[in-house]
Amino acid sequence: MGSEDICYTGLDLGLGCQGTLEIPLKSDHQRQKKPCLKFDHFFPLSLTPMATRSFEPSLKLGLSEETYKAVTEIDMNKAHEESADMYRQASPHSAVSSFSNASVKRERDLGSEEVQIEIEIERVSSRLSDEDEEGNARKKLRLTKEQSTLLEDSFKEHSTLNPKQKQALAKQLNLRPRQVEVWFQNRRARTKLKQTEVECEQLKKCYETLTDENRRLQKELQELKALKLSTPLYMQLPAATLTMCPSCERIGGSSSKRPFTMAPKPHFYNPFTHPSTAC
DNA sequence: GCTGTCAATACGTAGT
DNA sequence: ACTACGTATTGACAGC
Repeated sequence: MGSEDICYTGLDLGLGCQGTLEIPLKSDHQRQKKPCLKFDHFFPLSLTPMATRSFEPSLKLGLSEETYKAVTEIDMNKAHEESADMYRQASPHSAVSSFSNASVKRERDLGSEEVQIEIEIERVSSRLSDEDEEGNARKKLRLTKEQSTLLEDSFKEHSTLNPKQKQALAKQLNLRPRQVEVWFQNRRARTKLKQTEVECEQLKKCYETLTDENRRLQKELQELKALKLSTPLYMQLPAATLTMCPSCERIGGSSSKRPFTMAPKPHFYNPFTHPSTAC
């Protein structure tokens, strides 16, 4: 949807944008969050009750994917080793490579290096055991910083993936192809949402500007009408014929035979093609 | 693939 | 310092 399509508003004296441009940008449930659980521990898998809705049918799907099987078999064995590797590879500024930067800060606060390694190990382990052998206790994983970075880089290159690319990326990231696919879906959706928010803001500004301008023009019209009524005809020419349209800054011709002409001919105003005046 | 939604997780902050 | 609460982010899913 191009902005020109959205914001075509003929600016004339009849302009009356009565609608509101307000759109719901966040779903309701997000505003009505119930109090979340405390997570002062990092082992919620063992403490959190099984998720209710989302995980029922999907778990078997996840388990049926051969990639995941392979990864699980291999990685359950090397989980500890791998997480230790990740930790070793990390730079001093990203000592804990998973979760967000904020959680890195949080973990720094938590204390010793040993504790942080434990946390990382536990994370990798719990990530790999997100689905148990019955496939019914999956905890939401958090991608590591490296995984997120790679996904982001990949998204910059192409926002959709063909099956080959998906497989390759999944392998590279040590994730299931389905996870990569879902990540891209979410990423596209959220990029679009952000763009919509930006456009919405522009439209709101545009609407406000046009409303102001309309108000001004209405006022000017009233003044001119009043002037016309109260002034003898012979006094109306030629001075009163010179007036400027504020939207286009064209002068209604003083040579025109019609007094109070705002512009030589009607013209339409598109705020996206004339952003400097209205928006 | 897109959209709407749920739910886990993380963080900030006010109150104690 | 600890806790409770509100809110933002994000992985995952269902339905289309």
